[in-house]
Amino acid sequence: MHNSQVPAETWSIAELAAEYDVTLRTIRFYEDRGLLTPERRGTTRVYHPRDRVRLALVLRGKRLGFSLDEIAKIVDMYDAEPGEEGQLVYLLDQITHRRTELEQRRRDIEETLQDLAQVETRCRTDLEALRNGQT
Amino acid sequence: MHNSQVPAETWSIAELAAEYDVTLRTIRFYEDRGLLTPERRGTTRVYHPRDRVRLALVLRGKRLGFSLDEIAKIVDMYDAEPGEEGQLVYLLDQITHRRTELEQRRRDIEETLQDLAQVETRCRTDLEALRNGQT
DNA sequence: TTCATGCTTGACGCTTACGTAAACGTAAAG
DNA sequence: CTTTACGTTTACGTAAGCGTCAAGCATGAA
Repeated sequence: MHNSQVPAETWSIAELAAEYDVTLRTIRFYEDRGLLTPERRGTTRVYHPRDRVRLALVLRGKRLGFSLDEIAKIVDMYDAEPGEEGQLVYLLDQITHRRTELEQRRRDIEETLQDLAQVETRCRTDLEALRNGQT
Repeated sequence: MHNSQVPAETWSIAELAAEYDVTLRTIRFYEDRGLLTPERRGTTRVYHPRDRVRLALVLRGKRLGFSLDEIAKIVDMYDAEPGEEGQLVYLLDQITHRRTELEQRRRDIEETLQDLAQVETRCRTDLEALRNGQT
């Protein structure tokens, strides 16, 4: 049955912090908020691949402007147990909701990028005029 | 010379608040932060099209997770005066910077949408299994 | 005149998301 | 054995982004 000889890598809090460029405080704070649940070896935190993935998801969520509470809900969807029908229906509902939000944000981004392109064009025009106008 | 007979519409603070579904407090706060600069008729605020546009931009920026400080910089780029060369170059720099950020966010969104699609698939599979398994 | 509406300016309160010590434990290195 | 590195908890501080009174002015209708 080839019982997976993957080393099951782990990380210290400092390693994770360095990798994702956040402070220890931040990582501990996320644990406080239930976003991470590292193993304890004595009192020391040991992070498994699962935590690492979740941290990455949290940070991505942050870049998207979600609050930690919202992120918690989203991230928890990722490894939700099969569960009962009600749960699944609720999950599908959540997914629809989040998707709607994300698509709105995507539209916002497209619009902003177009606006920026306009400003840039104007900018370059002005710059041209300036450089032609005065020797 | 057809000197534009556009009514040059204006709005009260309550009208703007209703239109964009924010509170008066929020609008005044944005003014405090220099994002809006309504005319004063007596002590009362009168909002012109420019303010209305800027409010929309601010809210869009918020949806994208920018801080009000960042939003201020972005929005101010939109109606920057031609100015001197240094200014223009700085502006172009800013544009590049913001564009990079936005593109990162767009990637984040794409990834998240794909993740959600996976979760949804799994969800529907589980739901199917459940409905087949027990009568 | 009185009342309701809508506006104004403070000013304190609250939540989020951490920053920043303080004070302590542990384990390897010099 | 002491230093150094790395970890821990507890707890107060803070900046952003408003919410929420309180108290007051102006104006038109009843």
